[in-house]
Amino acid sequence: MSTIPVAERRVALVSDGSSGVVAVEIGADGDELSRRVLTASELPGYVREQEENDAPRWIIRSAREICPALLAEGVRLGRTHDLLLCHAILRDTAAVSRPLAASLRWVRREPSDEAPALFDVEIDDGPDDPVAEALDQFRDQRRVIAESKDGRLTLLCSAESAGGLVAEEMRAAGLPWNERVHDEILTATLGARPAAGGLPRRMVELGDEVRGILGDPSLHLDSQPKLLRALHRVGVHVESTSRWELAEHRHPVVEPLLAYKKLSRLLSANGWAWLAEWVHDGRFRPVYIPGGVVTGRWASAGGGALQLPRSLRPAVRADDGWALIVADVAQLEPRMLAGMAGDTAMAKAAQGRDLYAGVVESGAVSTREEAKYAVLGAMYGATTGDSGRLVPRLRKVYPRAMALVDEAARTGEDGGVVSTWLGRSSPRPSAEWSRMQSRATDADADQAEIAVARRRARDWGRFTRNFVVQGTAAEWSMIWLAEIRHRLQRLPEARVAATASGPFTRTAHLAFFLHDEVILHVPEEQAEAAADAVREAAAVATARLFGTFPIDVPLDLRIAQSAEK
DNA sequence: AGAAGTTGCGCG
DNA sequence: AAAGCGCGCAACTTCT
Repeated sequence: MSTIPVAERRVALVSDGSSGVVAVEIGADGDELSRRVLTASELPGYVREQEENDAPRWIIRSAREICPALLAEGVRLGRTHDLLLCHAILRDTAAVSRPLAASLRWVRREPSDEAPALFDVEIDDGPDDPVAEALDQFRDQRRVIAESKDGRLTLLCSAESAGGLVAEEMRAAGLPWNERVHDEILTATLGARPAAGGLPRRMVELGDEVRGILGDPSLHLDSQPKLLRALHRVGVHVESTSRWELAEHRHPVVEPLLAYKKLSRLLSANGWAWLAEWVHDGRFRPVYIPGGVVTGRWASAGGGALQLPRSLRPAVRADDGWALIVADVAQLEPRMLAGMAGDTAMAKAAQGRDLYAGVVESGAVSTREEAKYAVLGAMYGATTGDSGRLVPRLRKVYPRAMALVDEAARTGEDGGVVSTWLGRSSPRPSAEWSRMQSRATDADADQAEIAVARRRARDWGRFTRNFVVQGTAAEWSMIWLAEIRHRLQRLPEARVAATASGPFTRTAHLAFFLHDEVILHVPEEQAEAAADAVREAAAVATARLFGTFPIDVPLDLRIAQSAEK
């Protein structure tokens, strides 16, 4: 585990409540050594100078607040401690005996968040002394971090803070997106782009075909209740209109209806309207929300950045003279599980590119598909169906790994808190959940009450079971991102400028991140060096988490002009 | 009329 | 081949 260098210099950047920023030198004990008041226009130059000088760690409230203005001037922060992101981790962590006191003033509030509630008066009132408040919070956070064993919270907080920077930088850079290719895919799939208000030709044809078969020429296919009734009338007795249920029926309406739904989805989620709203100057710029999921995964707001359909990946294209590095980890979560549990048998199965092939070799199951369902079932808590049936076989072959997730599930069912490898802890179940559980143990509880409580307990157990694995995978990914970013900063300037203006016109940069996958946009002549950086970063992430424990985390990596697979 | 809930499907 | 985890979003229906 890494530790903060003793000599690390720290500078807090605190908004003074208007447009200025106070830069505060912080001593070893978190005390104020000196301060300097900067106007908004002085800040970028000051930061650049400090970065070139000795690159301090910047104590900031949030990358979200401070980075856009700096990036607009082409200035990047090297290392930070992000008080909002770290507050979320430290106030809930079970890794120390006394976690951080929760404070509404250090909770991230999205611009879209509703304003009302009684607290707002308190929240919106600026503090008497924003500098003192920020330094107090930093000292409190440092105290908690210092208490964790092996420096785990140190690593988690620095990785999380780096993630905050990466999110802002990726938004500033954007994902190179070829609007012409996107348009061609839409036209080839949906038919010619309609005049305002209409549906594309292929959808009109399929819709007419479906309405003809259902014998209702005016049927509105996008209304689930109406469609359901029409299906029942022709003898297709489904309970929902979902794809998997429809696919079980052999009726002439099924094929065109499924085709229509597929096209309808593409049009409404990523059609021409999406293109016009989200892609500008050849870049898709989503809003990333680091730590937006309780497990530590990122969320996104707007643009559906985390749901881009694979069919549109050809539209992700490097600029002329530039290349993409597209890299992802196969089966990251079970690899993390093997590492956490120290399960050498599972780690052996994880050697090489395909963990599922290794599971088959171990003799636990006989086909790769079975291995996949068994492993996913183990991490998600499947109890029924083929997946649930296969899970017990894994218990025999990988008892340590299975004990770890089974224990996490049991803790959750009992209302307890579980933690990731680095110490992010699961939320406590709701008061309503706890009331339900205790009522179920009352002498006069009825059978229905008990059954519902039991089911809710198992639901929560599946959540905590998955939390430890998904959350640790998120930690690996955050270190990976941070290490990639760190290495890219050492590459020289590009010979050919990228087409979009901005802070990364001549700089290799991260352009996209999705749980266990990254896309880099890099000058062509640096493609190999950037690919090496991605590989080295993965190796470092694995070693930071699991030291010398022999767990493989191999990458599928390619250098290409487009992200097409 | 607008908020809130539901359905279905895209991603890992 | 299963129906187990985590999300965001659009379009719809139902509630107020």
